[in-house]
Amino acid sequence: MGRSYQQYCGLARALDIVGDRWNLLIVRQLLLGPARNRELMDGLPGVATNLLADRLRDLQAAGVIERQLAPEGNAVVYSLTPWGAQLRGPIDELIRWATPLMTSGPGRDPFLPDWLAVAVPALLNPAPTSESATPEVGLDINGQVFDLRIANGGATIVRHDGRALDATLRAEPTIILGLAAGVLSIDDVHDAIEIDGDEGAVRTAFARRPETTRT
Amino acid sequence: MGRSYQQYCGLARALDIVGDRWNLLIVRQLLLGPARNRELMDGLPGVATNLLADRLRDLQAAGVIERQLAPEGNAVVYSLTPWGAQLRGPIDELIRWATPLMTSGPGRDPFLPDWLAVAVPALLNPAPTSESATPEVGLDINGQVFDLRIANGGATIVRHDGRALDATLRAEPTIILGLAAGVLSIDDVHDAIEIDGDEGAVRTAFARRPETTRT
DNA sequence: CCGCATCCTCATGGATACTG
DNA sequence: CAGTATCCATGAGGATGCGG
Repeated sequence: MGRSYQQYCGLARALDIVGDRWNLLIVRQLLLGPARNRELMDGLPGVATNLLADRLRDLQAAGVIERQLAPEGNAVVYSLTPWGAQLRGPIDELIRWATPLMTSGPGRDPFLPDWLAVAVPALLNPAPTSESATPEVGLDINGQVFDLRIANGGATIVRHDGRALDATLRAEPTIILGLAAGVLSIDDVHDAIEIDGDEGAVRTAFARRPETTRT
Repeated sequence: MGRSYQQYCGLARALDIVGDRWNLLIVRQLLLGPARNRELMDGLPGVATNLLADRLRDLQAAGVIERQLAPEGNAVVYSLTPWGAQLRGPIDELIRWATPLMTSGPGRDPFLPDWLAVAVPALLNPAPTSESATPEVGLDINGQVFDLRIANGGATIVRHDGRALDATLRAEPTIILGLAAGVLSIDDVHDAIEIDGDEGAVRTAFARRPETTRT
């Protein structure tokens, strides 16, 4: 485990536990369900084998995860403790906060469906707390750029300047996020989305980084 | 800046920015208002001068903080951008999650009132999202240990086994948290707290680590 | 194969002294 | 007082090995 901040502060003590590199990403993987060592390695590209072993030890010692022997055979299975599962709150908040970082698209970064599975509930079930960042996705409709604001299971299309367009996009959460992720194109899913109130055809959907959200 | 996770995942990209050591604690300090380099040093005991300078550069480059020259003279003042200020959400969630880590008391860790100022709104205005950890403080009343459950500006006293006690403690948020912090004793504040429905005298308040919350 | 320990290299963090 | 330079300890990341 990394060095402690040695501060009697909730944030500092939380970071003493989950602030070390890879730790929150390990929790992210386990939010999808118990996993074996190999599955964790696959879901965390770039992690070194010894680091993963170290982190799993640390998190277990801290009471965040549990190490269980699968009923049959000698398979080691890792899962979150109830306390560890409560990290969904902080993780969801971080995912919402990072939305402006996602709208620039994947770039050269790998993408795994598992990560989308964690992001969907975080983005579609935003906590009504404080002023969280509104998830934004860019849409190119007939050559005009629009923002796709995702909220409460639906999506609203607004002009980049902020004025709302009288149109709503309906689609499965996975599809909306898939568009945001750039792993689905409009051509792939044009049968699965529906736009009410506007006759314009959606040409392309792409991830965008709205500078206004960051500045 | 530390090495990127290189994952197209909101959590990973958030951690690419605020996951480096000290970064979230710097944001915590700036949540209290703009601060100068010296004030940040004071609020972050143990941070090295070069590290603080590095982190401030990184956070500014990422758009989380701003570096401004104070109107008079050459004073450099750091403040959060609107986007950076939205980190209050994730930080509050982490503070709530860490409550079981706080109930063991300060130990040898330093304590600064600034940190309490950040924790108070996080603990007293919990987001009605998911199942956040309920803040718990230990109370010794006539030799019997009780839990103090803090919620919505008030506090309820419950037995350690979970059964509610027919009593309520009323006090200023600062006082309740001060008790939890161990920086205020019952003797210090017994005039400032009020217990309804029970005649037992409060002997001591101390920070506790309820094992049931973590397992 | 799977889980994990060992080794090695190098980037990063931490503490102190120093400079504009 | 803000920030840099320097030195050393530590941690990350990659490769490899070994027992089950």
